[in-house]
Amino acid sequence: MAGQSNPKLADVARAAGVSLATASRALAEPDLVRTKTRERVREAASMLGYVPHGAARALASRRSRTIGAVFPPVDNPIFAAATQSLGHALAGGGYTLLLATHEYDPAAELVVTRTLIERGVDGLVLVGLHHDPRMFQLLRQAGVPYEITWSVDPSGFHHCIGVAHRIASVRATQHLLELGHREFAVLSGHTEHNDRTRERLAGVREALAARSIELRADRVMEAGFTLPQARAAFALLQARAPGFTALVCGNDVLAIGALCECAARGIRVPQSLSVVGFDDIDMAAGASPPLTTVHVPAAEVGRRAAARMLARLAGEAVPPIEELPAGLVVRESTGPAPR
Amino acid sequence: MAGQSNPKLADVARAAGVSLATASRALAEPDLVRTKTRERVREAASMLGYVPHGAARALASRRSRTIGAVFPPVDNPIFAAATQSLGHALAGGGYTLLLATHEYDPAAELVVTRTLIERGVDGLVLVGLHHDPRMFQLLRQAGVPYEITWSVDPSGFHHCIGVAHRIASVRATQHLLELGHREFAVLSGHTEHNDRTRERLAGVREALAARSIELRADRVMEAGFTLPQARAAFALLQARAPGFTALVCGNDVLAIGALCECAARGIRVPQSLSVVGFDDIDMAAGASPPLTTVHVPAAEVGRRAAARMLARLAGEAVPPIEELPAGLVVRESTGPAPR
DNA sequence: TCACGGAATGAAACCGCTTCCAGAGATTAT
DNA sequence: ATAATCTCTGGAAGCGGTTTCATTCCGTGA
Repeated sequence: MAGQSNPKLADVARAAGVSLATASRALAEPDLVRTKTRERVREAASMLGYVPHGAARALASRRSRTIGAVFPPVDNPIFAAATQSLGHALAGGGYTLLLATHEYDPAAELVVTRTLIERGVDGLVLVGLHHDPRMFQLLRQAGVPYEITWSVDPSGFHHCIGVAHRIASVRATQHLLELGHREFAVLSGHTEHNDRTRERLAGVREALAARSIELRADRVMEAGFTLPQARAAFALLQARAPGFTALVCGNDVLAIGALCECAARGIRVPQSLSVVGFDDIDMAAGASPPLTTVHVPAAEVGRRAAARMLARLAGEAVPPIEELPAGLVVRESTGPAPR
Repeated sequence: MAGQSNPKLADVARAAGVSLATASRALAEPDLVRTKTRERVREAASMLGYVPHGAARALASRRSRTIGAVFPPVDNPIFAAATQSLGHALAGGGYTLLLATHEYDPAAELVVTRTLIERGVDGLVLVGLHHDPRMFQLLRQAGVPYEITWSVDPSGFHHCIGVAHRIASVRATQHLLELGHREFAVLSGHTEHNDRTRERLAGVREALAARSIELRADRVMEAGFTLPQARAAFALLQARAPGFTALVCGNDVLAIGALCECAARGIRVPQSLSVVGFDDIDMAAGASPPLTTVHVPAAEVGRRAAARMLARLAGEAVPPIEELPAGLVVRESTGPAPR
């Protein structure tokens, strides 16, 4: 619609009185060109309002300066924080973030990942270890480097930056045990396609088993990561198997949902029920009562993932696995077991 | 690293025994090719594990099937929700989201926008009406269609999808007036580069002015959109100009921060102080007490922005401005003025 | 002053795909 | 059976850069 097309590098070269090759070098690799020439080219470029053509550049140079991220819904605060820091850090390194999300569905994940690869991403940031097997086949075939976030693969087969979910979960459960609790319930995220959720649940079981405490099957409830779903699931738990004094939640959204439902039902926290969350999202400290939870450095995960990817793309050696600390933050939603 | 390079379309064409042109058409415009030929090409493609080369395709076709979004930090729940729905809806239309963020800094915004344009986005989604003037110049020169979200430009000069911040803010303030409040304070977001914030503040002033009520300068406080900053700002407000019975907040994060600080200081809400927020983020309903706020359909804004952009790219006519309803949701953080 | 070597530059070959244009085949009308 | 009309297909020209390779410059040391 807008008159003549945009100026191309050839136009800049002509205006500067140099060849196409020199113009390209002046802009991309300034050291290869004499100072005076470089200046002339730059001036011509800004004069003409030249904007490099990314696709052409990507085609010729075989790199797009673009990193793909395949995330679960980014409206989950924990992923929102990571997305934010990831994108920011990437931008600092001259890369742009191509974002794709899926609703915890491996098939959908495969599709969007494929799309990202078609778009020519130079690297990929994934979440967790649970993926369709064809994902890894695709990644290998495409030769795209990737970083797995949140989880850490002990085998060291994948590059990972994450936390030890199970250990942190054990720790949180122990905290409750130390407070004298014996009747536990778990409000877990869906475990089917989510290794973090599984590990967290396994951590609870592990800590309880160490004290020979049983976790009744009807005291474990799975729910989606939204407040309404969490509230409904907690209500069901109460209806189905009341009597627990400690509730371990798969993440803070679930925990806050439970807290809301407690407030609505007049269940006093922590006097009648202790609740622990996982993630330490912003709202956890402001919840009522302030939530005891496991702090997961989400923004830091995003930043580190970006840094690791940039380093790898720059040819630097990066340790395959990096584990960030995830410590328990005791606030006011946990207290001694009643009676 | 991985052996020979990936198969290209020419390989597929050869394997299928057709020309490059036919192979291209078979994959991109199936109708132009005889059924049998199409099948052969498709088979050859999947046989070879062919993955189209996005940059080459973009270069040749002059479209990248990529949409850029320039957002404030997406860890703000309201933008997280919009980012999520935007990306999801775009993916449904075969487009991928290139995400860039800035810290409410017009200069930074200009830079990332330029980068996005270089990457060849087919369209751009922006937030709000306040931008560096060079932004629009850049957009026009590049000929990239864009949608402005959240705000609506009454002049109809830009394509917009948003809500009427000022009117909603007036409504929220009237609610407080109807409850008998006369002593107001405002906890606003930074107004310098943010038209939504300004409009919301203006709405409060407008509603008060209509009743000849003054909003004291020392009762207006600006803060960043994080819980800690909100708490600190509220504390300052209390120290500097106590005595207000109604607090209007620029958004829910600020409001929840204020609520937290109230809880910490033993200020009873709504008995001693009424608080209203803006946005109706997930946590608003679960806050303590549940927050009275203005519901802004963030996810819907993202979805509609995607739909509008896709329609425009498909050549369909789209009304330049679209305003979504933003109604007041009365919960429990507001009550009659004390005494 | 002249040969020599590194630095700067230019010509041209791609990168992988889309699309215009024309020709070949198939189909229908006469 | 033949001409006229479509439908498919193939050849080839780009799209806008990067990069290899050869060439031209220029400053030096003898």
